[in-house]
Parts: sequence; C-alpha cells; structure tokens
Amino acid sequence: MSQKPSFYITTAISYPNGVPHMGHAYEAIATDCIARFKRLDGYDVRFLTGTDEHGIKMLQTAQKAGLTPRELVARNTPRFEAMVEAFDLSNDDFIHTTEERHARSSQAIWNRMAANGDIYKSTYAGWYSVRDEAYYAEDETTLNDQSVRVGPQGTPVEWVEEESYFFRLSAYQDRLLAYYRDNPGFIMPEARRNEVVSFVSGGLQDLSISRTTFDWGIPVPGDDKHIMYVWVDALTNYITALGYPDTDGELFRRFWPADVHVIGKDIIRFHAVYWPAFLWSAGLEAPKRVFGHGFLFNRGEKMSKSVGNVVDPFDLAQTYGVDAIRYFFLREVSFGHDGSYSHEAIVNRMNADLANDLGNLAQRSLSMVAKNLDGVVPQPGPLSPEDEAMLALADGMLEKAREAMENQAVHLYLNAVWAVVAEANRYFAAQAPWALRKTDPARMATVLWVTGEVVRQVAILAQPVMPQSAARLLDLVAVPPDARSFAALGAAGRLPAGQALPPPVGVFPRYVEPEAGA
RNA sequence: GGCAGCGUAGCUCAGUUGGUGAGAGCGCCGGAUUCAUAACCCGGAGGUCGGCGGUUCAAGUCCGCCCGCUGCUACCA
Repeated sequence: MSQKPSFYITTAISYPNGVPHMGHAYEAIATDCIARFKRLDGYDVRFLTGTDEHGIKMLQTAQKAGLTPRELVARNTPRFEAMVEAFDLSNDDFIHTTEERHARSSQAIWNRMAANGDIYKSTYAGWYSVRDEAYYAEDETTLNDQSVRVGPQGTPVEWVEEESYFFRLSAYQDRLLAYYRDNPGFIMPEARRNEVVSFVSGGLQDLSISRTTFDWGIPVPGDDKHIMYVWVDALTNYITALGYPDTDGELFRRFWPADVHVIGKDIIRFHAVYWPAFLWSAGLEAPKRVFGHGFLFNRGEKMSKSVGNVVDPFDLAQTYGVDAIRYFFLREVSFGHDGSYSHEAIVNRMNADLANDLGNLAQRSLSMVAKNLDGVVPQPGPLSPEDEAMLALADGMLEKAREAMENQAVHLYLNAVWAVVAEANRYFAAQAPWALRKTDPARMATVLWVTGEVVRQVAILAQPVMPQSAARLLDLVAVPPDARSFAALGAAGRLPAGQALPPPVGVFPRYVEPEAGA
C-alpha cells in the first residue's frame, strides 16, 4: 500500500469515427503533462484515456463505408492508440467503451440509478427532421410559406413520439447549484463555471437516456429494445476503468472521486451537470474538478476538412519532434483558452526557447566543464551574492510551478521555469566564466557549478513536458534515475562535485528550413 | 433578444483591493561579445491602454453610454 496521496486524472474519450487530429493530441498531451508532474511531485497517479466507440455517428460512418460499426472501430481505434504511443503518453489504462467490462459497469450504474427511483419510462416527443436526423425544440421550428413546419436548417420536421427512459435530472438542480457554490474550483476555467451555473439556474428538465432507433450501444438492463443514451455510456468510462461496480476494489477506493477530468470546452455540460447527477443518483461522489480546455486553430482558422487545413498530429511530431510539439502547445497556448498555431510559431518557439535558451545554456556551460575541468563537476568555492541569487531563483521554481499546476495553468508553470533559464543566461554572460578561465580558475569553476546546478533543476522540472529531452539533459549532468523526482530539487539534490560527466551533446537542435527548391 | 466576458506596443498577451515615469515574450533596429546550437548579453524602438462622458487630489484599473469581437442560452456528439 502506497502512502502517497492519490491523483486520478482523465482525458475525455475520443470519438473514433475519424482519425485523430491535433485537438485530440493536444488534450492528451496536456493531461499527460499534468499526470507526469504529479507523479514527479510524489503522487500516486492514475491517468486514463480511451475511445468512445458507440453511438449513432459511429453507426452512420460505418454504413457509409460499407462496414459494420465493429469493423469501423477495429479500423480507427488503433490510430488513437498509436497517437498515445507517438506522443509519449504515460496513461495507466486505455479504455474502449465496447469492452465487456464497460457494458457491465454501465448497466450497473443504470441499475443503481433506477433503484434510486431516478429512471422512469415515458415517451420522448418532439419535432424530428428525418433529413437532419435531429430533434428540434418547438421554438426552433417555423412554418414556411407553404405552411410546412421546418427546422433551423429549413428541412421539414414531423412530430415523433418515441418510447424512452428518462433520468430525473430535474431533481438535482438544487444539489448541483449547491455543489458549484461550495466547490468553486469544480468547473474550470472560471468563465466556464459561470456558464454552467447560469444554465442550471435556468432550470433542468429530465433527460432522455435511451434510444430505440438504432442498436449500436449498450442495452438497457431488462429491456433490450433500448440502448443507453451515449452520454450515460460515455461518462461511465471514468469509473469502469477503476473497476466499477466493484466499489470496494483497490482501484476504486484509492482513486475515486477523480481529481480532474480534462475535457474540451464543448462538452462541459455533460461533465459538470449530467455526470455529477448520475453519480449521486448511483450513490457515488462527484469528481473534484472538470477542466474545459480551449480549441486549436490553424493560423487562426478552425480546422476543417473543407478548408483543407486539418493537421495530422503524426506529421507534426515527425516534422518537429514529439517533445518540441508537446512544449510548443503547452507553452504557447494558455491552458483553458483557445490557441493558434502555425509553422512559423512552432519554429520560433522551438528555436528560441529550446535551442537558443535552454539547449544553448546547457551546451555553453557543459562544454566549458568538458574542456577546462576534464569533464568533472567542479567543487564550488565561496558563493557570491550573484551565485546565491541564481540558486535561489532555481530553488524557487518548484513552488511557482506547483502553484500554477494546482489550477492546471500549465503555461504558467512553464513560464516560471523558462524565466529561470533566461536568468541563467544573463547570469552566465555577466559572470563570463570564459574570461575567468585565465584570471581566476576557481571562480570559473564556481560559476560553472552554479550553472550546471541550474541546468539540473530545470531539466528535472522539464520532464513533464518533454520526457525524452529532459531525460537526455539529465544524463548530461549525470543525474541518476532515482534522483530525478521533484524531491531532488533545491538544496536537497545539489550537483555533486567530483562527478564525471559524459561529453556534452546538443539536446535541442535548431529547426532549419529545408533548402528551397533543392 | 437575455446573461457573461473581452477589446493594452507590429504580433501574442501580463497588468492585485484606483496612486512614483504603462510592462513581458516574439519580431524589428543599434551595440557588445565569442564560452556556446550565427546562439547568448546590453540598449532602443515610444502604444489616444476600443470611443465618448462621469466619479476622484489621482483611472488602463471604478460608474454610464456607444462601437467591435467572443462564449452560453439543454437532450448531434
């Protein structure tokens, strides 16, 4: 039994009716970074991602492709698993909603909600457009000039009544509002919380939670004519992966309620309104936080197939490198806001922050150690005020990083770390160890030691964003594997004098444009 | 329409409860330097802080109006 505090974090499950795009990868990268950060900070972390494989869209996409839904799943889901691999995600589990464990879990939560009196059978009635395959509210429809009722798209609608099970969502309005009030950090960022509070305050209607018009889903227990509404199915994945309905199991007891569900801002409502209500109905606790991140835009434009600017995440990783891409999106985009990216922006970031600032700092200091000190970490002499100030800044990174990460402000954590990198370059230039080489070798040694120590700490703190590159950097300063957690930051883990270092090599290459027309 | 938020240097944005001369990064220009991945370091360039009016000894920072932009306004996910 671990004595560490637990931390359960999830991404939304991806809908694999197409191939992964950069938005999927972005969410996964950000969540991975948070998960890695917490692990290094001493938490027992459980990180879940996966795919949401049921629903009418899967069925329709499959039919268009002449496949069964199961065949479509078999074709597309591996691409999402490959993405997880390609972007170095450290997830502990990958759930597919078509797995048997998930059917069992979903039916169990359904039964619990039903036993609690929150599910009842009625008819779902509304204006349905066959062409749009969608229901519309009365006030979304209009009578056209031929007195035919049409939907917002101008397509004819007809009154349809379908038998359906309903969830008594209306009964949870007060409890939800109280929960939002008592847990101001439940919905983040704040702008999203305001929207949800405003929405729930406007009153909640019961929710139709079953369908009879198609069968690609999990059957309703005891009534095979119905399958579960996709969101009951999808949301439940978060507890399926902890072994639900075995609430006495090790995983469930340790990790539920979840600490953070990282999701796109478009599905906030399902997570911040329906999900807590479902859980309460089933006698379970609501998650502690739902964080809605923003969307990514390619040169300011929404990615869309018709515009032809959909970017393949695998291509990006191939072109710039996995770590550079991870760093770019997490540093450049304020987490929770929309972001924009372009070739120029990516190159600029990776060259400026990685190659010029951090990579060059390591290279210029370590190469002096190699050339002038036989590649051995020097013994520092008395520390000057400048040395002390530099070390104090490095030692202060963890606190700032933690503070930022408490609120999933990933970009602020990186800002804090790179501010120290910038200061280290200023320190190095001001101390000019290359000039001290002849005038005061002992002083040069001290400057190089201080700089190496800063590199060590920065590298430890860079691991959540760039696991591979940070590891190589740590190799260069000969930090053993068991001294790479945040516990080794600060005075606790100073670079040991006398330690032999490997020959320095560049870790962050500059991106150079391929020769035009070559 | 209603509710919420935003509009600060070329670009992306910081700017606590109103108060020394309005900031950062990138881009740009100039300088210095050569330890280093033509990188780093120093300096500069001077933006009506969306517009108008008001409160105040004092407003980017509060109030009102206007202009522009964005999000939410339930069962497609």
